[in-house]
Amino acid sequence: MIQSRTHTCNELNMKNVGDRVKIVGWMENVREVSAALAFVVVRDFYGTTQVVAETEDMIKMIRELNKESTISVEGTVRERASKNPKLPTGDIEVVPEKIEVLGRCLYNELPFQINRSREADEATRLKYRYLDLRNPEVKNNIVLRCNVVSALRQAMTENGFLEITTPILTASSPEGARDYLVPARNHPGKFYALPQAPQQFKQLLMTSGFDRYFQIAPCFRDEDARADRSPGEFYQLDMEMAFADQDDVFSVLESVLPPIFAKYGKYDIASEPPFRRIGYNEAMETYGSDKPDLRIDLTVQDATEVLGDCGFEPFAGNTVKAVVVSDFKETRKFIDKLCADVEVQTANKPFWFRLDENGELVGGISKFLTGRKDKVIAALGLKPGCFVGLAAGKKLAAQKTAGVMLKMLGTSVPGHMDEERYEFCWIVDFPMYEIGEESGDLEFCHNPFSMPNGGLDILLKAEKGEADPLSITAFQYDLVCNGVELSSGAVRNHDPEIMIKAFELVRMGEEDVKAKFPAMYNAFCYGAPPHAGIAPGVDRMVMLLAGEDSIREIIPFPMNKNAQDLMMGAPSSVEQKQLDELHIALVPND
RNA sequence: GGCCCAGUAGUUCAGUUGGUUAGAACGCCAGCCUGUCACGCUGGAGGUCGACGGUUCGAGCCCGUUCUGGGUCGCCA
Repeated sequence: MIQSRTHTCNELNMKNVGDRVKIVGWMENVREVSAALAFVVVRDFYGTTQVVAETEDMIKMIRELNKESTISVEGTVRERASKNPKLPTGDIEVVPEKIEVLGRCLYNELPFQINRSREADEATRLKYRYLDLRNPEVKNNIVLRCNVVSALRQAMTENGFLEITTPILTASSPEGARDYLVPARNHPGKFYALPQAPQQFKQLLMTSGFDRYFQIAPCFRDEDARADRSPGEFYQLDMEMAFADQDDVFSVLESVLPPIFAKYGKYDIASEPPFRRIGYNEAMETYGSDKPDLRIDLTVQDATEVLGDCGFEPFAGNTVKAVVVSDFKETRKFIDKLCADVEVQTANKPFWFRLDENGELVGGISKFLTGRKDKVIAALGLKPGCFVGLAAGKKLAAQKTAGVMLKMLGTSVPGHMDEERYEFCWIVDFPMYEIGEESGDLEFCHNPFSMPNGGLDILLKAEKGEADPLSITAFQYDLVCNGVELSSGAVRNHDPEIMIKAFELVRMGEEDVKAKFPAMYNAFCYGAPPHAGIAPGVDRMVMLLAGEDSIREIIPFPMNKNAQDLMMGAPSSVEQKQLDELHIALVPND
C-alpha cells in the first residue's frame, strides 16, 4: 500500500504509463457508460485526472458515494483508448486497485453546481464560500492575488524597502472615515480603533530614521460598500520614502507595477513609464473625472456658452458639458437606456441631440436649438452622424455627469475604446482647499497633511489676501489605471510651522493639530525628514489584473454589501458576560 | 439614510390583456448503455411563486407595506 499521494491530479502523462500511483482529491464527476464501465473525475488543487472503473463492485462502490466526497485512488497508469487533448492529463487514466473514502460528502444535492458557481446567487456563494472556491475559475483569482502580493513584496524589497508591520489596535483618529472601535477591557469607557491606514505610523517611521518602508497593510474603514469597494477591511501596498519628493515616489511605482501588470494581467500591454501626468483641474475639465479611463478616445467639451441660453430651462444659469460621439448608429432605445443609467449613477438627468446624416439637428432637446444650428455645429465641431450627450448643473455636477456619460458611451459604442491594455496616469495638483458645501467656509479638500505647492510662502500670501486659497495645490497625487483609482499619495507636510499655517487658514491652529495628531506633531518637532509616499490598493489592483468587475471575486472570504460575513455569521451577538467585562450596556433600538 | 433593479423547483431562468393541474435547462433519484470527457437515452421526484395585507368571481401577474440581495448617491482625511 502506498502511504501518501505520489502525484497531483495535474501531473500524470504518457511517461507515467505503467507506473503504480496514488492520487487524492474530490470526486468531481462520474460518467457511467455501462454496468461495467464508468469514468470518475478526481480533482485536486492542481487539476483533474480520470479514473476508470471496470468492475461491477468498483462501480457499485462509486455509486454509493456522493460527488464532492474526497477519495484516494491507488492504481496503475494506462494510456487512454480515446484521448482528450483538452486536458493536461488527457492522454492517460488511472486503473484503480483500491479506492478509499477520505471525507464523505453527506449531501447529494449541493447549494450550487461547483463548476457553475459563478452563475449562482451571490449570497449563496458567500455562505458556501468553501464550495465556491472549489471552482477553479474562482480559486484562480485567489491564486492570482497570492502571486501578485508575492511579486509586490519582492519588487519592493529589491528597491530597498523594509517591510515593517504597524499596530492593528491603535487610537481612533478624529478625521476621515468611521473607525471600527474595540472596547478596552482594562480601561472602562475607552476604546482602541482599528487603523484606517498606517498613515501616522509610517510617517513616524520616517521621523525615526527608517529610509524606505512598505507593508501589505490591512486597513479598516466602517463605510458603505461599492462594487469596487469592500466594506470593512481591505489591503494596501503602503509605502513611504524619506528625503524624497513626488518624482521619487512616481519612479518607484513606475518600475514596480508595469512588470507585474505585464506578467499577471489579463491584457498584455501596459503603459510605458513615465506615466502621463494630468492636473486635477484638467482631468475634470477634459474627462469629467479625476480617474479617467484613457482607453476611451472621447473627451468632454464645454457647451455653456453655446447652449446655456438656448431657452431649455435646465440649462439656464448652469454649466453645460457635452460629449460628442461621431459615427453614432445606436438606436433610440440605446439612448434612453444610456440616459437612465447615467441618471441612476449620478442622480443628475442627462440630455442629448443628434446631427443626422442629412445635417439636421434631431431628437432630444434639438427643438431648442433651431436658429443657432450653425453656431452649435461650429462650437462643438459636429459632423453628420454625431451624437451629443449633454449634462447641466453646477460646474462640478455637470463635469461629473458628463464624465459618467463619457465612460458609458466609450464602453458601449463600438470603436471608441481599445480595451485590451492597461493605461496608467498620474492625477496631480489636487487643490489644497475647497469651499465646504454645508459650511460655506474654506475647508481642507483632502487630507490636511499634504505639502502645499509653494510651502509656507503661498500660505502666508493667502493669509494676507495676496493669493486665492482655492488656487493653492497640494503635492497630492492619485495613480489611475483604466478608470480605476488605484492609489492615493502625497508629499507630506513635515514642517510644524507650515502645518500650523495650513490649519490656520481653515480657522484652526496649533492646539488643534496637537489635539488631533499628537504623536505626529510632536515627532515633527524633533527634526523630521521631508518624506513622501503612496498606498496602492491591493484588492483593486488584483481586480484589474483579473479583469473582474466585483471586488468580491478577488477576496478569499468577502463580506456582503452590508458588511456581513454570511459564512461565519459576523457580526453576531455576544454573551452578556463578555459585555459586562467590557463595561458595555446595550441600548434597545428606538 | 435616499433612489434604482431583482426575488418563481436544489441552481439559472421563462411565465402572454389577471383565467384549468405554474414550465424549461442543469442538478438529483431509478433504469438502460463497454470509451465517456458538459457522455447519451427513457422515466421519476421536486414549488407557501420572499412575507403580509388589499383589489377581483379569480392574483406568480395589479396596488400597498415589509424582508432579503445587488447597484448607486451620501460617505470613503
